[in-house]
Amino acid sequence: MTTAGTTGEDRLDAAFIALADPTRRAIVARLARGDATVSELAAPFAMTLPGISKHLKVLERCGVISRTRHAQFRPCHLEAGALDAAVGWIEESRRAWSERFDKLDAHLRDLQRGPAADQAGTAGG
Amino acid sequence: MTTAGTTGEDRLDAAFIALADPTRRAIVARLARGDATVSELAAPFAMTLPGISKHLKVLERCGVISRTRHAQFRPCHLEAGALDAAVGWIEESRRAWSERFDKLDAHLRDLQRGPAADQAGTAGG
DNA sequence: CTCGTACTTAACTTGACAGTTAATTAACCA
DNA sequence: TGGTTAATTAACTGTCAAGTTAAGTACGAG
Repeated sequence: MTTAGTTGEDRLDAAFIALADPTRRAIVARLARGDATVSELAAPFAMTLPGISKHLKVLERCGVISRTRHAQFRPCHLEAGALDAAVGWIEESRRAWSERFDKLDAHLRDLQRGPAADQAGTAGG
Repeated sequence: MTTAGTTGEDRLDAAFIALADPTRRAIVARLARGDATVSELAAPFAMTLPGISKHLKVLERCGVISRTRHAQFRPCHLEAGALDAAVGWIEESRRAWSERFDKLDAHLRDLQRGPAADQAGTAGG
């Protein structure tokens, strides 16, 4: 089913890559509590301003945050919706995963009732 | 409050990094439908076997998959629980995010009722 | 014990990214 | 007009991850 995955792959890529970095995750977590300027975001992270600026660009490019202008300040705003895709993907995988166990469970129950001419071979590929 | 985030950071890192790669995500999706051998996993991915092997190692190291031995086959098994942390983290961020808007909402309602001696100063850092 | 299959390890190339310092833009203040 | 603060861009470096080929390991079949 690789064909089904083509749509929105880039978006998922971006979302997960954005969250794969601990600094960016911390930024997102902080932003979840309220908007903040670049300097405010940089303060707790033993990192230079340009470093933070780059991370913000990554987050902005994949739609996780948006930025406006307020005098010389550039407050960052979290766009939580961008993370929906990431959660959705994982949830979908888990759904399929548990569904599989539901089937296995039913199968095992079936075997217990009447272990006829069936065999638990490898899942048919 | 960066100190609060120290615990389990590595684990989250690993989970998100694992999912940040489209090939690995495809492997996880396939594994969600049932266990598979390395060759079976490699087949649809225009990539050499060692390449897949590396990806599997990444997934294994962060607990997303586990591997057993069956003759010369090495069937891979998805451990869905490892993704819980990733989902949990995002959900937590979203919770804080929406909570913030609930507060803002209440504040605005408050202002409409009696805009007395209170002023909407900048949000406290 | 030799051969084929399934997979891993080793060694290497390539490319992207995190982080730095230095210079630049943009807005406010005097 | 010049100076300060806020933030970005530019240029560079070190590191790490992804992918390759080639060789090695482990197991079963004959």
